[in-house]
Amino acid sequence: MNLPPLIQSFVLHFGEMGSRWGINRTVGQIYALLYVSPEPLCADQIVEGLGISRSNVSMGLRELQAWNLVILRHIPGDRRDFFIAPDDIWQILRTLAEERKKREVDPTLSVLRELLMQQPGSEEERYAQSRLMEMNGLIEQLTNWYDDVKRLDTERLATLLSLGSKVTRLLDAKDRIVSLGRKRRGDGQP
Amino acid sequence: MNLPPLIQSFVLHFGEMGSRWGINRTVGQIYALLYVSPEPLCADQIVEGLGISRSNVSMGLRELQAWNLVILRHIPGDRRDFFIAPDDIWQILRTLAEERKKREVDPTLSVLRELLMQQPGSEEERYAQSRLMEMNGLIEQLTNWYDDVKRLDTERLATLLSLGSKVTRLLDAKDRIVSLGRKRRGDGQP
DNA sequence: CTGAATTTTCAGAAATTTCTGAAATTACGG
DNA sequence: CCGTAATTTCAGAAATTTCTGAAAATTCAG
Repeated sequence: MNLPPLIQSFVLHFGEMGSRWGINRTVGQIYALLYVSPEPLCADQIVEGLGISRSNVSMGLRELQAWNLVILRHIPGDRRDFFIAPDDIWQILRTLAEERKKREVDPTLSVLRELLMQQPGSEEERYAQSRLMEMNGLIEQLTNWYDDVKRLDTERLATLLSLGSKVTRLLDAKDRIVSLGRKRRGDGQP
Repeated sequence: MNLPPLIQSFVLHFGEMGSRWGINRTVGQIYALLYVSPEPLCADQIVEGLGISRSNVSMGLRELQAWNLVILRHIPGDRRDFFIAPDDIWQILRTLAEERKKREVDPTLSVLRELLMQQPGSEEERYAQSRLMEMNGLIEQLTNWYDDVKRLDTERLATLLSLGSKVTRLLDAKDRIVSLGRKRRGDGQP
């Protein structure tokens, strides 16, 4: 590996984390390298930088393209393929969320729905289905929230993040006002 | 494997997904089995159900305990260890979020902070640091949001989820009112 | 077209992870 | 304490994943 020390540390870390993130070491390293690179890199520059085989780089780039984390970029007058990691960090976040949902959540949601359609054949299965229903319900709440929130433009998304739990304070205030109104009118419980 | 068909399908699916979720097949299967089981199970019942070795079950249960996804439960008059998957689905969500953050995010955050402390030794490193700063900033925004939201009780959390992007509509409304006020007073831009 | 540059494919090697069975350790009723 | 039931450990087997080098395929300038 032939990189400036700071960049090398970052690349090695991404490589080590790769397996926890559902990608492999090489793929993590290639992404890290492209992420901190100011200009597009071609495969041979990646081979050079990381000290891995050309074919491995080819496969890694293909996987990163499948994840939409890296895009092909041509340089005029050069036959080689160059690659960049898109630089808008919020867009990267969206891409990661989308791809991880696709790989880690959607298949389970579809299995849960399928299993919930079946007629239970025993008391055990009936109980299991009730548990699957709880899981399905939660995942649906989460994915509905996600589908809604992902449509926000970045500014609003950032606002929503910085707001955090404060949102519910507004709601609490509203609830108090509503319940106060009821109390005065004398309907419903305290 | 010796399980009712519906439960077997669920267990096999969790096993297959395991690798995408950062656990292995057996661990996924053990969890799935406990999740749909109405009473605690002991190791031998899991061996029986899944058709894997006793030692593998032992290691799988240990990993699930490390994840706080499974807890040890004793049955009076029985020397064996029994296990359950806690049944509150919202608590499971919290546990998963916490453990995944610990494994998948915190180490990177700590590496980023460390690398950002270093004095860049070249223009390349200077640029790389600027990119690491962007990444660090985003992760901090996300983890701050998470640290805030995770303290909410379940009811409020569910409310916040069902609200989704509507939150920002309230804010937009507020902004419009504020800017209207400014307009009337004649300070600031439209 | 031709042929050199470039990329991709893929069989098998290398590395890593998972799993097992046997042995060691621990826990506990009597 | 003793003896047995239960659990854990761990070396190495099995399975899986990752990586490489050689060959095939593709691309494109001339």
